[in-house]
Amino acid sequence: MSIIVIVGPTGVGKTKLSVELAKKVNGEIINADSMQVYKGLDIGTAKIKENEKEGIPHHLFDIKDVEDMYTIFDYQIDCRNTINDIINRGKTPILVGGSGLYIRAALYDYKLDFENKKNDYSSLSNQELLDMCLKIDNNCDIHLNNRKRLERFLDKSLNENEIIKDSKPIYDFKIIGLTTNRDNLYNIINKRVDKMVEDGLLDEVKSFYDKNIKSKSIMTGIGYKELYSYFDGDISKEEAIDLIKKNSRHLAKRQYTFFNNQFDNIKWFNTDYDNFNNTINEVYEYIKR
RNA sequence: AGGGAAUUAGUUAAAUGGUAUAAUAAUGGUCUCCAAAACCACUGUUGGGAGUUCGAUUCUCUCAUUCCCUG
Repeated sequence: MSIIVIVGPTGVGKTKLSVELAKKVNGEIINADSMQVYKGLDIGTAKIKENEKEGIPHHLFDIKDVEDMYTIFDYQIDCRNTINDIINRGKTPILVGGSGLYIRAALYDYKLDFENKKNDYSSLSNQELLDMCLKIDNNCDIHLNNRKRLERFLDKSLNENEIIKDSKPIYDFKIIGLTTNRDNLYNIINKRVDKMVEDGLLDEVKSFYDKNIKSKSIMTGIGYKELYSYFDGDISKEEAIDLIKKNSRHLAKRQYTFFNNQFDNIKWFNTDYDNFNNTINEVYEYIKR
């Protein structure tokens, strides 16, 4: 059986589906979430709990400390190694997560560099950077304000890498999108944040805050950066919680955009929350074919 | 019940007798290593009715709703 990929917005129920599916297809689960690779980011990332794994092997969870840097480059290597290993053992890899670019980098022929010469662009304006980009590639369509992308583009060209727009998959895979209507999803997200707070999200974040950890993962992770602002005294607890909800909703929206536009072969399934078995069976029927 | 105030976008606010403005939310999009990131685009509003006026969101009346005070 080919690789199974489960995508969908945050909160929709991918984790649950993945375990049930793994049981049916003799599968092993590979994390495809940029935040769940970190140890200790448990409640805020809605990471699967030990007792929910039901004996299914789970890979690429908790492989890094929060202080560590982990990028799509690392993920591409780790994920491909894991996929190959699982296949060699005659089992089915199931990629599950909401980080679309990570999934694409692993499954398509993205060429990433080990070492990128980092230039210092701080003395240059955005316009100057854009001009340089246009000199390299007249069709460069990066927006003037998107400084990060402009710098990235220049770094890449310094490494004399061809800039590839058309990517081809290097694996056989079936990609399943789990979805529900927008109102319902937002409802779920809002409630889930409240639940995280009940379950001790503040303690989880406080333990990092008290150690004065301000790594990339903490400062970009939704649920973490907002509570840091609260502990700093910049905003109230309620404001922080509302922000977490809002940022989660924004994330969900961007995830849809990415999936819809970067994967052309997703089979979408509407989640049946009243009877989740229906959803499981529907998906199973689809991947059996 | 009497008196007063208020009513502008989903929300919070601004303004003017002459094209109704922001913030935020919502929505759509870009995407080859900060991606839970970064960036872009964009819809929508003067409570209902009547009057004055060339023209009313603004002034007047009325109805509705909300809030405050008195009882």
